[in-house]
Formats: sequence, C-alpha cells, structure tokens
Amino acid sequence: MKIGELARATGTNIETIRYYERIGLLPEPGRTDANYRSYSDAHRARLSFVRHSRELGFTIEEIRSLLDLSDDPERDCAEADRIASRHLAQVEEKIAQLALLRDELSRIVGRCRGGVAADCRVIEALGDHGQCETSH
Amino acid sequence: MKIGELARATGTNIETIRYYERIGLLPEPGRTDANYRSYSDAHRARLSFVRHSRELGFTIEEIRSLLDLSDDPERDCAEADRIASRHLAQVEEKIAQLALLRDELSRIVGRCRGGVAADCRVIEALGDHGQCETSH
DNA sequence: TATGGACCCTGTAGCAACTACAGGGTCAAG
DNA sequence: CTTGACCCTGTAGTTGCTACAGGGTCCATA
Repeated sequence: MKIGELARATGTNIETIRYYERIGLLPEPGRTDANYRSYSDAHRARLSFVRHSRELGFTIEEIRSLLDLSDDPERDCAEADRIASRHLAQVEEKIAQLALLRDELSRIVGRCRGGVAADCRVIEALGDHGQCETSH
Repeated sequence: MKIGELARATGTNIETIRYYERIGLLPEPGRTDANYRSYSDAHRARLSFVRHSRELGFTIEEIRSLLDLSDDPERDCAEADRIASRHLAQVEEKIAQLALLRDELSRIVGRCRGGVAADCRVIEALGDHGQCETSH
C-alpha cells in the first residue's frame, strides 16, 4: 500500500509516518519505480502499535524499547511490564496534580463577581500565590 | 535588583526571565552602566503573576491577555473570568481523558504474567486497540 | 596590582512530537 | 493533453523553556 492508504488505514497523518521513518521508529519501506513508498501488512501492524502506544501516552523512546522487545521474542516480558507500570504511575501522578490545579482554579473562578479589572478577584488571585490553598 | 536576585525572589530560571522579555511578556527593564538589567518591584510582581499563572497551566498567550486586562483597570473583568473558566474546563477534560487512559493502562499492566516477549500480553494489547474498552 | 570567582551580556541551538509548507515529480481519467 | 490527486525531499515552524559558547564586569583577597 502507498503512504496515503496506510495513513487512512491507521488514522495517521502522512507527515507523521515519514517522521517516524526518519527517526528510525518505522523501518524504511520498499519503493515503487516512481520512488513511492510501498508498505506491507507488517508495516501497518507496527504503525498501529506505535499509534496506539502514543494514544496511551508512551513517549517515542518508550515505544522504541517496547518495539525492540517485541522484535526479540526470547526476551523477558518483565521489561515491558516495567515500562508500562512506570508510565501508569506517571499518569496517576499527573491526574493528582491536575486535580489540585482544578481545585485551585475553580476556587479562583468562583470568586468573580463581575465589575472592572481593577477589582478583579481572578487577576488578584493570579498575582498572589499566598491566596492558594495548595502548593501546585 | 539584578536578574539573579529577581530569579531567586520568584523561583524563576534566569534564562526564563530573559525569554519572557524577548517574547514581550515582561517589559524591558532599565540597565546599569555595565549594561546589567535592573528590575523594580513592579517587575517582580509582574513576573510573579506570570509564574503563578504558568503553574496553574495557563498558556503564554492566555497570560498575555490577562496581563493586558490587569494593565487596563477600566476593562471588564468578564474576560478574565472567561479565560479562567475556559482553562478550568480544559483541565477537567484533560483529567477525564487521563482517567480513561489510566484505566486502560492498568488493565493492560494487570495482564502481565511474566514469561517471554512472544507471549507478552502487554505488547499484544499495545498492538491491538480492539482489546481496549474505551476509545482514548 | 593581579587574579579568581561570581555574576552578567548576546546569540544561537536544542528538547518532544509533530505539522506545514515550498517546490517539485507521477499517474490515471476524461 | 491537461487536470487533479497523489507522491517526493528538505526545511522551518510550533510551545515553553533550557543550555551552551564566547565574551564582559565587579569585588574581594594575596
């Protein structure tokens, strides 16, 4: 399949596919006589893996490690589990951070009573961390 | 105060202060004879506002609007409220997204039974979105 | 008086993970 | 034979910083 078909099949931007190739995340595909990239099902599966992992928030470097692992079926699965577990922990921490931030923001937003900027509680609160209840 | 003192006073990297000046978020300060930047308390307050807003996740462009507002005390506070409310909504959406992602990840991580990569459920799940319960 | 170290300056390049051109080539349908 | 959809390479932009390189300044101490 040509790059446009692959893009449609995986929901990926064409430029992104070429980008992944450039950074060595996807192998270079074959070429047609006209120098068009020509992809196989194996390419499609690999790109799906990459996209799905990206949707789950893994970094490119983590994905590189995961791909290395899946390319070598003898290797210990523990590493994949370690990468995924660490990522899960990061996501949980991010959620906790955002929850604090949300609480602080809703406290600030709730203080608006209309009026002019000079009396604005929102602007006042942004200038003064001392008004916060958490240390974001 | 010199840039290093301002940096310490606000918990900001020196390079970041110069960056904010370069992009017009902070006004150019006066200079000493030796061409060192020289800051006033007004500068310090403005930088604190910027840093605090960044900690709360506002983008530079949002902060620019908020600063414009606070520079013009006649203007209507509603705009500040609108910016903050929209940001709050974005934070809430991000939290919801990450929560889905966390659920999916913990489902995937929980499937690891050890063994070799060829049998790895984690790697298998990453390659196959069909195994997911949500559409992240 | 020299010198060392802490501080400051400008300008540029790097990070992540793409995205968006510009300026060209290829191919099939009408 | 032209039109439009597709493809190519290479480079530059995005966000919000951060990290140099290669210099200048200032002040205390030997």
